[in-house]
Amino acid sequence: MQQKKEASSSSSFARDAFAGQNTSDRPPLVGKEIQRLRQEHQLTLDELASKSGVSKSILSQIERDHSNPTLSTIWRISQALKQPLVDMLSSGEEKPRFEHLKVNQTPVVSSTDGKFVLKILGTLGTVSTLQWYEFKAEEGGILESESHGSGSLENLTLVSGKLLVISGTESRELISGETLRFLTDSPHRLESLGPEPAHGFMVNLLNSNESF
Amino acid sequence: MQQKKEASSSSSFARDAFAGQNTSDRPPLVGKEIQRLRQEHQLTLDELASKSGVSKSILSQIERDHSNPTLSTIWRISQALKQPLVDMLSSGEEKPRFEHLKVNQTPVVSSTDGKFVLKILGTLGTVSTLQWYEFKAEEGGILESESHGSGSLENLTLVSGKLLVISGTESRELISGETLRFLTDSPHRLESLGPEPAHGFMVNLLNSNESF
DNA sequence: AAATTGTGTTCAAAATAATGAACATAAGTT
DNA sequence: AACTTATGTTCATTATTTTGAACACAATTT
Repeated sequence: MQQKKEASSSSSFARDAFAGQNTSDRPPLVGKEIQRLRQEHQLTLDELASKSGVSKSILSQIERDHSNPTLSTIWRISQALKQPLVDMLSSGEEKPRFEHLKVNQTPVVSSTDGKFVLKILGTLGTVSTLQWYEFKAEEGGILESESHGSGSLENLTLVSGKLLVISGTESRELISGETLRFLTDSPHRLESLGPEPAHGFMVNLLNSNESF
Repeated sequence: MQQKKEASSSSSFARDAFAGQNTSDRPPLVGKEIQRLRQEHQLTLDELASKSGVSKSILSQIERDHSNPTLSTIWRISQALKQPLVDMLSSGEEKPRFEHLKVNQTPVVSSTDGKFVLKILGTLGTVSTLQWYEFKAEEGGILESESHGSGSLENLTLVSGKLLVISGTESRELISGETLRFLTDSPHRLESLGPEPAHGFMVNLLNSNESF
């Protein structure tokens, strides 16, 4: 999908660039916010330009939402204004109270034989310091994992079924209702022992420097 | 006329584009994170391209941090991956540090009428920055909670049953398999709508600066 | 093995973001 | 008023992103 070239590029961005998107959902318009911050700091375009290394002309356009800035440009501006980049981008966005993930929107990972199914429910910290899952596994279903790195911890609660957990050289058998937490700084493996399907939850902490 | 093609200046972006900036602080490199999310969703570059409207070739380059994406590009990608734009960008920034992990004794809390049962599966952080639970509630079971403080997020996944969630003045109805993330900076309430018992899993982040 | 399919990477061309200089406008000075 | 000064906008040009097609490679199928 291609945007039509405008005779003059003057005002193409703000109105047309995202035509075809939901009007309610558009990329954040940072212009207002940047202008507000600049004025709050009592800076002129020239001053902000030299502080940030971004040219005055593009600053002017960005403030009026006539340009679609590059990541590095926004970042340099945010640095000059001592504003966390993230705050700058979220300022325009109204933040919803709820985020509702329908069934089919939950990312799912399954073992090759399809017997072990892992639903990724959420993550915290984009470096993946925390993730949580729901899993279901028929008898014989196996989930093999590599090491999650030193200091990683897995917290597993079994709701129903029977599960064999092997981490490093040790192993444990879990029955319904039990919780196990173990280090995952080495390859590990979960196996549903059946006969009824194993079902449970898992919270993984990556690189936490924690111990039991 | 472009004399500097990507082939000849193969690594121009990653090294040179931000030369002159603090070496310790550079714009977030979103490549790794985007790739992680794409693979988590089990999408190929082609699929993500058509979902997001961003060409496959630029996706490939962005994932390898060979391009400096435009705000609208990052935004379209974040939409397709159902990932809050802000989270995607904060990957380079400082990650939350967790401190002490307390012994887990799986205490159980129930509502006065005993219809809503909450099992505390784990807690992390001295100030209780993270807690996770399993809950079961018969029809009519209600859990009322005070505000958990500003910036608090509740992540609730319903395994079975029907659940009404009210936070502040808004409410949502969840059916089995769905996940809801919501702010808990004001009093909120969960109610099992039945007829079958509600069963699910909850992860609470206190004072996280995450937003949607 | 050959052909096909699936996936990611590179290429030339097109679109557009970024730059520096010129321009416009307003406010203050002489 | 005429002259500066300060600030933001527009212009022509350059630098980069983005695109679609072609390519390379691996895995699967015939």
